[in-house]
Amino acid sequence: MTDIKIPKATAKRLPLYYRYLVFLHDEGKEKVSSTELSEAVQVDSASIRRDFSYFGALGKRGYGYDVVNLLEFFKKILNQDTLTNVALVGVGNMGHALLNYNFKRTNNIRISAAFDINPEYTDTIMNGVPVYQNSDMKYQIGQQQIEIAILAVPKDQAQEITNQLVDAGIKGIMNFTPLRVSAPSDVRVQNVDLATELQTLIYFLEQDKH
Amino acid sequence: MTDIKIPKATAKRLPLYYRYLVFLHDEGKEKVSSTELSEAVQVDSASIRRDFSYFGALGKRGYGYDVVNLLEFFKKILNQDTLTNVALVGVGNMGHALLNYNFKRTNNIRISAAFDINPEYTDTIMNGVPVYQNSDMKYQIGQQQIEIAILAVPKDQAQEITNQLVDAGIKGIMNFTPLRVSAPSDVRVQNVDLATELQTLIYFLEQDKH
DNA sequence: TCTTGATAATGAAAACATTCACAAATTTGA
DNA sequence: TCAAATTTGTGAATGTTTTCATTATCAAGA
Repeated sequence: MTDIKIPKATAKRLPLYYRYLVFLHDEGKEKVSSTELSEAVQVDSASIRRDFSYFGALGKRGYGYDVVNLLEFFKKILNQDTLTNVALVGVGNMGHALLNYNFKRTNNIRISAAFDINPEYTDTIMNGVPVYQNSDMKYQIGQQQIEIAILAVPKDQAQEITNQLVDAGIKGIMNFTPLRVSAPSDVRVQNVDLATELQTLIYFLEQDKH
Repeated sequence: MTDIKIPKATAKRLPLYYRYLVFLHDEGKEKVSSTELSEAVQVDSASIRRDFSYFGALGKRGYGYDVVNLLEFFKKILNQDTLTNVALVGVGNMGHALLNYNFKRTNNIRISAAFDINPEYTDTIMNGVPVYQNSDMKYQIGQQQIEIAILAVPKDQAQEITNQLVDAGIKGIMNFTPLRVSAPSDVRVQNVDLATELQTLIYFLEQDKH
């Protein structure tokens, strides 16, 4: 596939572009300019062109980008042509919210297995997703060849569960706990730290006042 | 207060440092070195020293940083000495999860008002937080002098509600919807885009394979 | 077929962020 | 008391990302 060196900052914006392209396509739009895209996704238009340019020229000067073209292209880059199954560990409040989050619609991602220790939840189906006991983790993840897990357990279980996930063969973890879990270097951990985000927002706001 | 120019990247790490300092303090630790901190928050130790240095010399050579000192300092910088009230709009799945999220414990942040359109939820108390009708938004936010709101509504209401929030005097929005809402430049919007995060993780994972 | 306005591509510069590496200060232990 | 060990603070180097500014190309209308 694309073995060109893509800057990390660019890679993080790709899904954003993709989502808006899907929207444009649904609207029946045929072409789009970097300026227009810029307004919608709130990224500088020059950055957008630069980002796109890493993949080779996709647009036409004086015309813009062809929506369908771009969409097809991004679909491949982002593996959107195949459904990605992910696991969810912890179906408490946050986990439950994530089960209801529609990843599939625009992103072709599906939570295909959930795990919990609470017997009140386990061995049931929540939102169409089977909830297994934690002890089934290794087996299910192996069976379903899942590589990505969402970690939504209380923080005192975070490291322990992470170890189990790694042992089960998980290669990417989206970590919703406030703990920075440690994992082998070939396992990618993406932290989603809500309290920190809020705190940062408050900090910037305070700065803005001066 | 601190009118020094702090790099954005540094600012984003401050809450992280703060949280670990609280933990250390609870543990009764008196001093901490940049190396030790580095392991816990997973930030390069040189970066930590650099970050701290923007605030002036806070540590002692050959000794490390005094936990209580540092904690007091960060508490002020991050406004942790006063309770910050925030509003939550939308008490559906995600909103509900956020109501249960304990921001107060380590961050001195409290959701003090929630809003929704669903009469099933409004005029009740959820998790100790009063849920008002959207029409009460301006009044309540004004009364309680709330400056920050968490936006957790379906995406087709996102822009509309954002406008109302801005009108009510909100200055910072943590946006959980996948839509990039637009707001005046004096209103800060922080996007928490779960599908994008997951998608990015998948992308990087795919890259790692080659 | 010209001309004009729109718009992508891109080299170069600037801004921003991280990392290295070491002197200076301090602690520790003998 | 002194030498060894520790650890900060920071100049300089390096790396990354954004922004600027120019050029090349295209569509469409006269």
